[in-house]
Formats: sequence, C-alpha cells, structure tokens
Amino acid sequence: MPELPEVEVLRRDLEREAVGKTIREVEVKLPRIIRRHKTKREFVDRVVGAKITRVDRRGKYLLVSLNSGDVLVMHLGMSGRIERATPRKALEKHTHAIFRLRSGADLRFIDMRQFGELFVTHADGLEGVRELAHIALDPLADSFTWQVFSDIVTGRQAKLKSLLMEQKFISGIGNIYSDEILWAAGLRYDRVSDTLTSQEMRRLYRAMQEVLQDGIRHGGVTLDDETYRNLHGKPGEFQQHLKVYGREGKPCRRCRSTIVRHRWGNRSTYLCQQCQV
DNA sequence: GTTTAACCCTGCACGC
DNA sequence: TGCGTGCAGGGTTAAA
Repeated sequence: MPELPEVEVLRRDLEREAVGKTIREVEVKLPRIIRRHKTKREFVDRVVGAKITRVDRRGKYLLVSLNSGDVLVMHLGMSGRIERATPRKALEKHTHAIFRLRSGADLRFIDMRQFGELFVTHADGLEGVRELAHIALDPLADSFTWQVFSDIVTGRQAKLKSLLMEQKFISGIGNIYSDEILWAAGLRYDRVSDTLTSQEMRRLYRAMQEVLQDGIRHGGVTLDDETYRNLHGKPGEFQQHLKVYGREGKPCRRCRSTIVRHRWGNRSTYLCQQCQV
C-alpha cells in the first residue's frame, strides 16, 4: 500500500519522465476512478492538450500541475500504481485510465482494489478540496521541526499509532511505516502521546525521519501480495529491511524476542513487546 | 475529544 | 471442484 515513501518515489520518477510532456489523449476505462466528476467528458476535456509543468506530493496525494492552471490529483489508495509503458505493451488487468502523451509514451493508472482516484481541479481551488485541505505538514519538510512535532504530541491525548497515521497531524504515514517508526523509537503503538518523556519524543521524531528516508532510499515497500511498483514497473526493496511489519512469530532484530501481531482498530499492528515500551 | 466500526473493492487463503 | 466466508488496507464518516 503506497505510503509517503512509495508516493515520493513515484513523484520523483514522474518529475523526470513526465514534466514538459503534453497529454495527447486520455482514456478512462473505469468511471469509478474519476468518481468526483459527473461525466468522463468533464475530466477528459480538462486534461487533454495540457502540458505537465511540475509534479508535487502532499501526503499520499500526487499533484500533477498542468499549464492550463489545473492540477491533476492522483491518489493511489491501497493498490494503485502508475506505469510508464509503450503503447504497444498489452494493458495490464485493472488498468483504469490511460494518459497518452504526445511523446509517444503512455502513463497508465492501474488499481486492483479501486480505492484510488483521479480528479482535476483548478490550482487556486486546491485548498477547497476537503481531503487536501486538512493534510498537515510533510514530516520530511524543513518546516516540520522538532518543536512543531513536540507541540502536537504533547497537546494531545491519543495513542501514538493513531497520531502518526492521522493525516491532519502528520501526512503520509500509513500502517506499515507507523509500525516501523514505533519499533525504531522503542515505543508501543498504544502509548498515550502526552506520557512521553522528552527523550522518548526525540527518539520518535528521529525515527520518523529516518524510517521514511530509508523507505525512499530503498524504493519503497512491495509486499508479496501487493502491486506497488515504481513508474518503470520495478518493485521496491524496503520490505527486505522491515523490522516488525509482517514479521509475526519471527525474532526481533534488536532483542531476539518474538514479534507479535495485535489487532487494533481495523488494522494489524506488529510489535516487539520486549523492546517497545 | 477520542475510539470504534462500517464502507468502498478485489484476490486470495481457508474450511466444508 | 466449488462454494461461502474472512481478511487485507487508506481514508472518510457516523456512531459510541
């Protein structure tokens, strides 16, 4: 499931491959994927003929700016990905939208579970989009300082995992990375935020930055049952470096005790009960 | 204010 | 073999 690092890897790929290119034609094969628009035409007409000027990321959203003043917003949901392909290449199953570039290449939006979506909005209206407006600072942004982090953590009485995953607090962290960050910080998912010592808070802040950067460096996580790939179809490698996520029954890489899985909310949470306190 | 559960969806694992 | 069921999860929303 694409979280900040996976989306960031894709953003960098798109920046290299798509900026400066003009969209010649768009084919929407599954209208559900543009469910925010009333008709296919409304979506297609705003995109066709536009040149891609830049690619940004806000949380898990990709923002593809067009020279028309519009922004093509992409969210990958749980199983979405974007692939660059030659038009001759056969369409993969679950290909829901195809952007044909004037340069000859295709950008294909593929999403098995259909939780992802695409929509176009004017750049000025971006803040009016509910899902984007509430997204907090990016944890890797320079402005996301230790002080900002500490203020939010101490100002709340929430369990750490839900804080980390709350997009209006920190953007871009999902189930996998929150478990990895908490393990790296040596903290349990159900610790209440305002009980942290300043030393623990520093560890959490540092762990968050390091784990996310590591994830990007290794091209993100591609699990066996998942479909995440970079723009060129290459899987990530960070799954080989995961310390707790998906490692139920295996020894903790720090203290050798057994990693356990807890059911928390609707999600699986993995932790080492020995070294996370 | 915070937590929980349901919802959207498909593929897969499992039990009968 | 084939069917039904449960699970996985991001983000939103409603209810507790």
